Amino acid sequence: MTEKDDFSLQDFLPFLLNRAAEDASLAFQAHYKNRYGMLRNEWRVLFHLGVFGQMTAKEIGLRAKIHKTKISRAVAKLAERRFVSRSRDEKDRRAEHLQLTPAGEAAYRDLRAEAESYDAQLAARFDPQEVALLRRMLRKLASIEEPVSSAPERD
Amino acid sequence: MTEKDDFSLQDFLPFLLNRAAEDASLAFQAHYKNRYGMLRNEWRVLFHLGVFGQMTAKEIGLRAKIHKTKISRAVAKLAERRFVSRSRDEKDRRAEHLQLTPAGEAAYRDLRAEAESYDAQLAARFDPQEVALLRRMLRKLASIEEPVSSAPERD
DNA sequence: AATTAATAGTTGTTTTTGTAACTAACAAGG
DNA sequence: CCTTGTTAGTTACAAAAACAACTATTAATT
Repeated sequence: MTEKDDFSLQDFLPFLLNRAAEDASLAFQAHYKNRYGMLRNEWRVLFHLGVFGQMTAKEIGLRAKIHKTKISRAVAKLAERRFVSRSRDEKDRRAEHLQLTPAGEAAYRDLRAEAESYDAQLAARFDPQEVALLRRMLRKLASIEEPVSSAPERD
Repeated sequence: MTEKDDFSLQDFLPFLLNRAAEDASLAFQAHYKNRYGMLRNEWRVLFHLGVFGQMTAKEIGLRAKIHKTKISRAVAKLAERRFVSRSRDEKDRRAEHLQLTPAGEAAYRDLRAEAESYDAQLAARFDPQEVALLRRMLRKLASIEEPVSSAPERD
């Protein structure tokens, strides 16, 4: 029993990250699921379109690291519910430009507000500079580049 | 476009946590999957039994916050592969005591070593005190109580 | 004791996911 | 052009997860 008790399951970063992610997502997940019948990937796609405006499935995939299959299905659902409209690119007729409909925008705004307040709630459990460090570390672990301080570049 | 661009998807803690968790788990996940054909829940059950010794499905569920259904199926697989043995509690014949077999112990030791080195690899990307803070914050987010400094209490 | 409730664990059924194969459109080399 | 290769996106099938209903056993209530 006294082999190597200094490293337990609960120190293991992937385990901790998964557990924390599950717990932290629970309430918000319930919100977009109950309110809009959305799955995680649908919410993510919606959010990307809300933040970045019109873009293709490919671009969303690159930004969010979501596989094209998932995006395809998420977009299909969102389009079915009239949250997203699609239009073929006339230069390259393989590509499809995706864009939120007014209903999609409304859902985005609602979910975004919810996300912000939920995020604030989580953050409030720690010191501000601790939270800043946490975000920075998580970004690094997720290979997300640091946001350039002010201007968010358009694409 | 200039509504509220100060809060992006990539600042949202649940999103960041999920992304970081996915990325951080990837390599390790591949390891136990390829090497032992294990799923995430199977690995978690194995690890709990390895760390805490004999326990019931119920107890694992409480510690790991895994639903009994998942544990039941994970245990079934592990038992099938002779990593876990089961024995009825004679006082309460509903309960089943689970325990690693020698093969299970061997797998546990291998995976644990792998976990430790993988954890170290992740941790090496940051300052030690940053990592300590990260673990503390993740534990708090996951509602895992801090380990009491020295003696890990037996059950 | 007999009835009802609660608990440990399992099983069945429906959703979701993951992987890979597919279609359609474009691009490049000969 | 015409074969070969790439890319955007979809679809089909198999694996896995979620949720609810179920069995067996124990506990509680009358």
